[in-house]
Amino acid sequence: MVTRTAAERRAESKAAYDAYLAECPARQLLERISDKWVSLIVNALAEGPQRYSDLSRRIASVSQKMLTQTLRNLERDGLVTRTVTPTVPVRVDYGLTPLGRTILPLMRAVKTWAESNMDDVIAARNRYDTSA
Amino acid sequence: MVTRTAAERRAESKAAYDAYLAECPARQLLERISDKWVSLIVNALAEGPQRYSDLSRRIASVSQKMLTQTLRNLERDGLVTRTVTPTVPVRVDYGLTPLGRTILPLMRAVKTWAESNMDDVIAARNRYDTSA
DNA sequence: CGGCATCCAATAGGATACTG
DNA sequence: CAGTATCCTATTGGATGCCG
Repeated sequence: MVTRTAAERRAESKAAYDAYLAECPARQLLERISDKWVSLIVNALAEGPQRYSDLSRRIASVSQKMLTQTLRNLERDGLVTRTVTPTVPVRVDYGLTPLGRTILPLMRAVKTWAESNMDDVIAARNRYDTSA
Repeated sequence: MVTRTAAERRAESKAAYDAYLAECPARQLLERISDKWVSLIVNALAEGPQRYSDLSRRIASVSQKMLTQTLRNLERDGLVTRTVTPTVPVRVDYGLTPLGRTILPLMRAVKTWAESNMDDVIAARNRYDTSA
């Protein structure tokens, strides 16, 4: 590991990944986090660790498959922790990792944006649909 | 239109939409903006209005279908303007609306997050895959 | 140039049944 | 409770051809 200045590291990281490029890993990561289930799950976990069943109830109509699948991906990507308590029946808690907490403000902003600009979007759709 | 105080309107809007609810329109809007093409297009348009062909070149490997489809949706939702100049051949420019500019910081943050945390995510994946 | 229409392959994702 | 496994349908999205 060569020592570099902050500026050097910044320049390097700037050049390293570019989501505009199709083959860039960042493109796949962008795709992964640009997902409604990711947004809802991370937002839900903002209030602290929660059990699988809590998340399931909180996020209306999420199927067991999508909830598990999304949580597994988030865990693998280092955004979410999974803690199993081997009681009977088993208890599983999910929480945000430090890395996961860095994306929380973004996910929160996106969800909030959708909720607070819904009226404007509806108005725009009405204009578009009636004019067309 | 009844006159309300800012606090009343805020409280009302707060209660009006909730993306956690499956039937809520905000859930569909969240789904719509949680899309890699939306993110990339809005980011690209941050630098000012651009032609269709510019966007196509900038966003590597986006198909004509997805680019047009996403732009149409964004236009309908009031985030993007579409300006046709009837020359031969025709010239079409896309730009962000004021509403579109309100979502730009979020889309920019998401894309930047993906690019700047790629290394951490890769490391997390390696840990997950080798331990499992 | 900037599309639209169509067809088709791939993927996402819901429903159901079963388990430690 | 918190999953896994399987099946099957619906949606996504690429490829192609045509057009003003």
